[in-house]
Amino acid sequence: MKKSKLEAAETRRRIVKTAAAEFRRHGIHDTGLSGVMAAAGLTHGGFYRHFDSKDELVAEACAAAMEPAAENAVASACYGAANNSLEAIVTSYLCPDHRDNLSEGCPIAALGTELARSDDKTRAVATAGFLKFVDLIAEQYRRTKPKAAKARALVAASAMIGVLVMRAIWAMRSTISR
Amino acid sequence: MKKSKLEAAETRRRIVKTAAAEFRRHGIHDTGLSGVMAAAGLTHGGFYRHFDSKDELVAEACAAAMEPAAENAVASACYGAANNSLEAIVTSYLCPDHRDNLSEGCPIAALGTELARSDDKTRAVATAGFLKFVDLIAEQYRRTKPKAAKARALVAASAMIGVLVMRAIWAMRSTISR
DNA sequence: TGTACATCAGTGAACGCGCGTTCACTGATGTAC
DNA sequence: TGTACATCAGTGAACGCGCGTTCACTGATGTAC
Repeated sequence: MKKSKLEAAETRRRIVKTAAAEFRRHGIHDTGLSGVMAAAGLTHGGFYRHFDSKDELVAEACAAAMEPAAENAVASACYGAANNSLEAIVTSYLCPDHRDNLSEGCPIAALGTELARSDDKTRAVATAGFLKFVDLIAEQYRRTKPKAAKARALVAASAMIGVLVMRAIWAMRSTISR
Repeated sequence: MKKSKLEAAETRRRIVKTAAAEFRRHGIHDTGLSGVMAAAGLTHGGFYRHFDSKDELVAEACAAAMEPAAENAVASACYGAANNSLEAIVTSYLCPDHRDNLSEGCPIAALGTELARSDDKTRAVATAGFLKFVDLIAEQYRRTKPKAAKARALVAASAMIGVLVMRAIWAMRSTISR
């Protein structure tokens, strides 16, 4: 039952999207390819018509997950008033929804140390996404010199990720001040 | 070849210590019990004379790894001059040695998202260690009200962990300013 | 103190299981004439 | 435009492998008399 090229491309996209969610929800290791394929409405056998290996899927899923996360941050910055756009980004990133729904959120917060042990491609994708996020934050420090702004943004981005990782380890009810 | 109670206790301690290092080096999932036992100079069969399950070992290894990490932070605080003990903690935590040698460092930075998917016991141990670390940092804000100090310390601790996780994803050469 | 026996730390083979991956097969798609 | 055939997306069974866990066994330890 061969499918048309269009359908096949759509299937591939669906697998990546499904994987991106499953990986973030259950972790890379605890997510089997059979599970991903089933969640995408397919049987596991067809996987290798689209990908060379699980690692390849991991890298693509990571990239796919990074995009909406970045877009969300940009949207928050735009939505926030001119002089508190940084606050808007932080509020959005640390909102309870993000904590409770990691499968749709930042892949670095959801997969951090697992990504650290993934292959070069995946780590490069994750790092690129992170640096994009850092740049976006750096832009919000309008009254700071670029170099200092970037340094601060690096710390701010890392802090946000760190908070989310800790929250995932134990949902803490403490209020995080800025 | 039964061993004396003293020897058995020593063996158990050795397994936990070995596991703590192996888990941090390769991740929990990628570290098999056979590997841990072999690294501890034993065969895998004897594992269940000491532990009920791998999960139990994970929790104990996490606890065992947390202690020296906390001690190290206290030592740094004491070593630093009275008014920059916080800086001493941060410098020590973020030093290149820690980044390059995660197997001897902070288990939360080394295992973060894997701990988040571990069982209740392990997550409780990790959270307790983290909160101890937060308290230690809060004590350094000597001119700040306790509540605000704790809030700041939470962010500071999370930030340090976040930085280390990101460094692990890709060893970044950028200088992190404080 | 010496002897007989139960205990149990450690060994190494074996278990079932789920994983990533492969493969023969099906049949609609797309192409060549 | 119609026909014949190669392609290849998707199926479902099967592969080998390493994992966590179990088990029969060994023999030194520790205890009861």
